Amino acid sequence: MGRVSIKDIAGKTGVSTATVSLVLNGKDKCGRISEALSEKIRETAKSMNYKPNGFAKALRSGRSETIGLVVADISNPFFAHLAFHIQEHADGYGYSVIITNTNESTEKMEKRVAILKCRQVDGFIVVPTENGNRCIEELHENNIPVVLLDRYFPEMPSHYVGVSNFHASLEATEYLLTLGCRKIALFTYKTTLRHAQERRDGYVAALASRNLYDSRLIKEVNHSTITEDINRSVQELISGQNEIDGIFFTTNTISSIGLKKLREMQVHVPNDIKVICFDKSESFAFSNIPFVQQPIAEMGRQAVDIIVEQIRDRNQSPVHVELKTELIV
Amino acid sequence: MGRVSIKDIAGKTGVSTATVSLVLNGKDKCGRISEALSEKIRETAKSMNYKPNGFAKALRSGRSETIGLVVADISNPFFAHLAFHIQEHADGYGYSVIITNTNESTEKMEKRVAILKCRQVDGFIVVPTENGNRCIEELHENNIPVVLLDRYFPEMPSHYVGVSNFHASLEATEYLLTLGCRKIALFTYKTTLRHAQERRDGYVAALASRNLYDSRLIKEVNHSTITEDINRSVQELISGQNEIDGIFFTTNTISSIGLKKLREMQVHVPNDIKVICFDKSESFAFSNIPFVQQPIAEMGRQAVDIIVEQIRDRNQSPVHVELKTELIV
DNA sequence: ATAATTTAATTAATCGATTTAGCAAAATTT
DNA sequence: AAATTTTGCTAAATCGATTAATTAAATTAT
Repeated sequence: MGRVSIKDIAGKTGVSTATVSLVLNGKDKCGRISEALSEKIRETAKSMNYKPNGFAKALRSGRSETIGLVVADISNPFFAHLAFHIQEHADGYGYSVIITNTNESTEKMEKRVAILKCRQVDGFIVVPTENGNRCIEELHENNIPVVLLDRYFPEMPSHYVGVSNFHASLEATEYLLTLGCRKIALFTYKTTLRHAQERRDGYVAALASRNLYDSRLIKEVNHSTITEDINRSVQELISGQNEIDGIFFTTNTISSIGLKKLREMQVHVPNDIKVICFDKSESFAFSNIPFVQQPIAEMGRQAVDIIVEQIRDRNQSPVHVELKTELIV
Repeated sequence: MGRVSIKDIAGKTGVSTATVSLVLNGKDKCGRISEALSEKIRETAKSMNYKPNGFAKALRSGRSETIGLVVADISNPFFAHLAFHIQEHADGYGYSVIITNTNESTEKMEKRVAILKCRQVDGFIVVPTENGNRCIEELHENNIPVVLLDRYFPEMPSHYVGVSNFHASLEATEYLLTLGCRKIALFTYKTTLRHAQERRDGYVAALASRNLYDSRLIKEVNHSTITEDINRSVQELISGQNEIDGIFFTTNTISSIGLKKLREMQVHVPNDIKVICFDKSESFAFSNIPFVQQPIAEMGRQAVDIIVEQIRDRNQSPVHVELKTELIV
């Protein structure tokens, strides 16, 4: 009734478990098992519907063939797609992926990473939270392979896959400028995470070079009060005397909320105001809003490639992959 | 350098591994270990930063404290949210969740389930594909706990959590009728999956009772050619002589594509045509389109509760949970 | 015919934790 | 004082698979 083990096969075939293991792992040639016996064992294994016990294997080998994926929010389409591609690609290497959420909470991230450590994942792909560096450092200290994804900590050497945020942001802002915008607001998270700062810097660079930079047009929102923050800031900007003519939303979540608020206020995009966003969002299926497209599939693929490489051979010097984005107008 | 094992603690404390295990599992009382020794062991364990090896535990106990979640597409927000809630709730029970995709392919579903079986997940939560019944039956035969989610196979008794599709659909269609619609089209998948049929049946029932049923207004789309199918059918319906005044899109994916096509054709919702959808979608953040809201968090919670219950005590008679939806207008 | 080599399979240790049965020593009862 | 019970701890088997070391048999070489 219970699972079929290698012992059952050995019993039925009248050989030792070692022989069965050798054959079933294709090591019968160097273990020199006769072809006839090999065939017989393979057949009984199949007929008994033998499935190797992953834990026994993992316990023995110390490798779980599992990658831990730690993301900020699996219900965010950007991360969901990323997770999808990571899983698909990991599959090709024979790796399973355990996905886990942090909700942008460092505390939760630490807890989840600890759990995955107990489960002996072979490596981590992590979209770190703000202040998550300590947690990542610990993984480094334990010599556990990690790849950071989407975000990174500049002061800490680490494998990383992301996009050229500064350039993407510069390009996006310049696009609004070419449309004739002169007073462009920026919506971004209030965070020390470098990727967010890069996006801000790109925006600043584009405006500053034309003497259009105005710090009052930068709106920082908190993750925990995101909707209220955005609604308030949009309200302020639109009804204030600032007369803005463009907005750059730097993430898909911010875009969704911001666009909804604009609509509620009867501000029409792009007639009344031009908008550009980082990441696509379903919320502008209708308005053909231009956006910065990240190569999600490629990001996932590279992250998996790097982590698998790491697992096979640790202690390689940190790889820093910065992929190009595309401006979709 | 390597992991700290129970043996290391035993060595350092000068006791046997049995004692350490007993203490660390809180069985020191019935194993009758002296309080002083217990304390000493707990301290060294902490100071050595001991983390139990999950595989050894799982191998010994036969339980992995892991639930396999098999969904059709993690990048679909409906499933992503479901996955999110399942994970959150499973966490409370100390279970990890391995999420895996099937892309609506039965073949892939079988492969993924097989992989998870090897990893000895304690139970499965599955959003099955069409023709996935054979795969589920096999799990039943192996006496592995399963809960079907969102979809089920009526001929096969099984634990299941879903919504009252027929009633939701009836209600949605009737809502369009109260808005004055008389020629309402239905967009649904061409599938034998019962939940889809229930949605169709609800629509049919609402119209048939008013003698408004017209089979030509039912548009079935294939999963693999969904965009073309929807675009073609929308085109046909709008430009044809059928003069439809309402559309019911029965899933969020179908809604997104259909609404986009309508917009491209310059058909305005709800002025030119009324629309109602199953599930919310970002794509109608702007148009306030009415929709059938499923209790996603509750679905996830119930699925976890049932599977955990099952793992603890198999062979309970199948629980069939049908949750209520809410019409959001 | 004997020694050396090759082939074919097995034994037993191991991974890390759990758990049952059982041994001594101490405490209690008779 | 002897018998019994309780207390405190350990030895060893076990989960399922892998693998180095070893043995036994068959083959080839001398």
